[in-house]
Amino acid sequence: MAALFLSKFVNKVDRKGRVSVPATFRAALAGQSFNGIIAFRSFKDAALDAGGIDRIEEMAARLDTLQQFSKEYDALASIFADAQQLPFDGEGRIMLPEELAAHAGITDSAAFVGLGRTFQIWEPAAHAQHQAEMRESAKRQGMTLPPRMPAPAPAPQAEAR
Amino acid sequence: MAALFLSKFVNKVDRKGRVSVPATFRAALAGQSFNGIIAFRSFKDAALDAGGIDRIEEMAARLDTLQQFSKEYDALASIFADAQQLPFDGEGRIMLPEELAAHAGITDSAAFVGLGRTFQIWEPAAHAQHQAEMRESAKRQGMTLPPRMPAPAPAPQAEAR
DNA sequence: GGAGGATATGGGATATCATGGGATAGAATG
DNA sequence: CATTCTATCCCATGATATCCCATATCCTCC
Repeated sequence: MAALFLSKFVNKVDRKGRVSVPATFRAALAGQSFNGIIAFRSFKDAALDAGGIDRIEEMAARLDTLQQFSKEYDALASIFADAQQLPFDGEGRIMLPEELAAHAGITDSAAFVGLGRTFQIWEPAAHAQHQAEMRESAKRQGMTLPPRMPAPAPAPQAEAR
Repeated sequence: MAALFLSKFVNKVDRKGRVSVPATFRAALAGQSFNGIIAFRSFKDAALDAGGIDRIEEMAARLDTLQQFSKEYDALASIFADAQQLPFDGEGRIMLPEELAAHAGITDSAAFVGLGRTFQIWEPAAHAQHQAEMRESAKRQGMTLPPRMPAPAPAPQAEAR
């Protein structure tokens, strides 16, 4: 069962570069084969995209279905190069690599933002602004979500005889 | 369980031609029948393709599924001719053969680039450029990732009789 | 409002990792 | 057989990641 990340938490980054991962996120990741998180520089946002090892394992499984040496294979494989495996210490903290902190503009605190199956890590002020922008955009464009299950098949037409 | 390689590390190559393989890559290769890496000259990039012995053995098994004497067979088989078995020393280093270093343009440092099931070894500046080109290409083509699961199939239309 | 438990924060000691050098054994060459 | 070259093995060091422990803060319950 895939992890589920909700809510937003802001935690301090200490002078050693350590930051606590929120307890509920750690609980959501319990039982995975790697005790920690996987984080990437977001392609779209000045933030980090993060999740559990299960997503990486699932991407590796997808690699196995592609022709090795194809363009598709290389494109998916390159994602692994950008992924960083950050183990939890005994207190549930991670060491935030300098290059990830720099990408997100994180200095002394970090916002952990649950996005359902994954989460993001932001500099808190940058996230507040992003959130305001997202809300504005949702108001303009509306919002949809695919249905939970397919609609039932239409009943067969009764024929006149 | 197949090895998994993530992230990118840049390590020094010393005057004896030794370079440390990153500790996480060595950990990923632990337990394999050969204590070291297999590396061969990439035929697409100015880099080395590398992995563990298990990966090479599994590629050999896939070779068996190809038509012998076909072009595909010959291309893959040639990889085995080019592959070099590089054992770890006591400190987790390999000796980088001059011809492999030359192919990748590696002189005094090497970038180990995790690609999931395998990894590549690059000259660091060449890799930075390659990465920029990959990013550019992904932007042009509007890179997406397939959804994690297929949308439910539409229910079949009941036929009038 | 206070107590207790859970979580986050902070500091120090230790182990690991990457780097560097030298000795030795084995291979190659004359 | 001797010499040279080089791969392998062994050891040391500095930086830093990891581990361990203590304390502060926050939240919940009585």
